[in-house]
Amino acid sequence: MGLTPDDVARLDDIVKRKCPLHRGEYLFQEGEPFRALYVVKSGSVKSYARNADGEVRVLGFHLPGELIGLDGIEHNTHACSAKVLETSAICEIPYAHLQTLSAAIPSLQQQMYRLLSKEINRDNEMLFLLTNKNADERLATFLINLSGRLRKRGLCATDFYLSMPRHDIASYLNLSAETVSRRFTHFQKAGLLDISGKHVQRLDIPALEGMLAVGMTVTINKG
Amino acid sequence: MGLTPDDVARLDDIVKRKCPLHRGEYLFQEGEPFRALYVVKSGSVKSYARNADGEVRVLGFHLPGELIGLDGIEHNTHACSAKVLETSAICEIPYAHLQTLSAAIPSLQQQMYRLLSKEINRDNEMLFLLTNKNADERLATFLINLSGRLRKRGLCATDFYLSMPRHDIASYLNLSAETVSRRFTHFQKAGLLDISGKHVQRLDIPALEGMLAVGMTVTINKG
DNA sequence: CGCGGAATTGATGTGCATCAACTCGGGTGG
DNA sequence: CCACCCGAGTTGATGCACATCAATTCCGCG
Repeated sequence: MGLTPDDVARLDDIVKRKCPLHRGEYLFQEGEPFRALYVVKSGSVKSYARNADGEVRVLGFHLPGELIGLDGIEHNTHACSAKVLETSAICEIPYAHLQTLSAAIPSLQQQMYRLLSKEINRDNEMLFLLTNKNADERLATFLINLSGRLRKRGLCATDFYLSMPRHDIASYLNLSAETVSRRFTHFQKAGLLDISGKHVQRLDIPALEGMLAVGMTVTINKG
Repeated sequence: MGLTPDDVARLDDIVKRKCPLHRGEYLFQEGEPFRALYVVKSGSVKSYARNADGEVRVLGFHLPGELIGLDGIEHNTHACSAKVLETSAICEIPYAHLQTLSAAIPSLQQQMYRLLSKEINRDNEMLFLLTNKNADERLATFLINLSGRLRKRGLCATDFYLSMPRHDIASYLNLSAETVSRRFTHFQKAGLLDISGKHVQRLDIPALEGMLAVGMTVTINKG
């Protein structure tokens, strides 16, 4: 990414390894002062926010290699909570140090801008998924996306463990837990996967992608 | 924001004023190489993206003082299009210059991080609005938000002109144009505003805010 | 082995999309 | 200056995808 080995070493110096966190423990909670960004080294994390009524919205699931906490920069306060879903190893990157370092290393600054922009684009895609796709398409997209991220990390893309409960998947996809359950069994009957509790096996990615294929709906729509 | 007068002058040096753009003209289009960010000086702009099927989603409306184009940083390509809704004055900030300058001026870098983070938080709020609120609440939120942004710029918060067609409001709020129309007339009958075409008058902000008041629904929901 | 939350499965309800018809308004040309 | 025209907006009727409510059943854990 344009960082020299020396740059990497300097970045590495400011990163703190936290001792392993267990299911239910927090990286941070909504409203706490923002001090650091976090990177998942192993395990998985969910982030979520709640509105004035106390309703919870799962905003994302974070796998190894992914960065958490960028939303805290705006107000120096965490805008969401991050809770580990299973025993996880986490690294902490103190934000003050990162700021200093990124001012000194142009390519690190550039990388930070890119990561922030990526988060914006991810959010826009999510918005699109939740507002323009039906339950089957949302669930299929979720599975394909998860599968792809696991593969990138060298893990099996077709057989994996869902560390989050149905309720969280439902919240993330803006569906009811019942609908998620129903669509999973529907996928199973259609031979798209074998699911048993939290275990997914024999995920048929091409078939799932086929579900998302450009509908024959030729919508002409001028901007 | 921590910028010295000298810093401001240096930032000002890199900003280019574009000659006024007219309704329907583009600041940039999806897929074009990313070269600059844009600030609205007067008028209004909409940004939108379209998916593989060609469906259009309005992502935002931009009023004077607001920054456009941050989504282009990730891939050096604009991820959405920006089109002016009425004759508008726009400033262009070449990104390469901004990068150099922000590396040299720590408070500018900090400001950039904040702006990017703000965009992430705005997206998350939007996600929440579109997935957890009904048509009336979405429209009320839209009006309150618009009103507040106009007030900030010294304009009238209760009487204003909607530069975007119903169809765009509908797309932005993930409703059909018919529903937007129906809810507007509903608001009118309820005495929340007078609307005639694109003209909004006598907007009753406290009443609209009342609609959004924490529902008596005491939802206890553990994260 | 038995408890309690998670997950599944079924029955019913509803908010908004969609389809369809009509009206309004403002821009243009005669 | 007015008549026409066409897209934008409104209004009404119908349908449906998913939420919600309500039972079970499953499964992890003490």
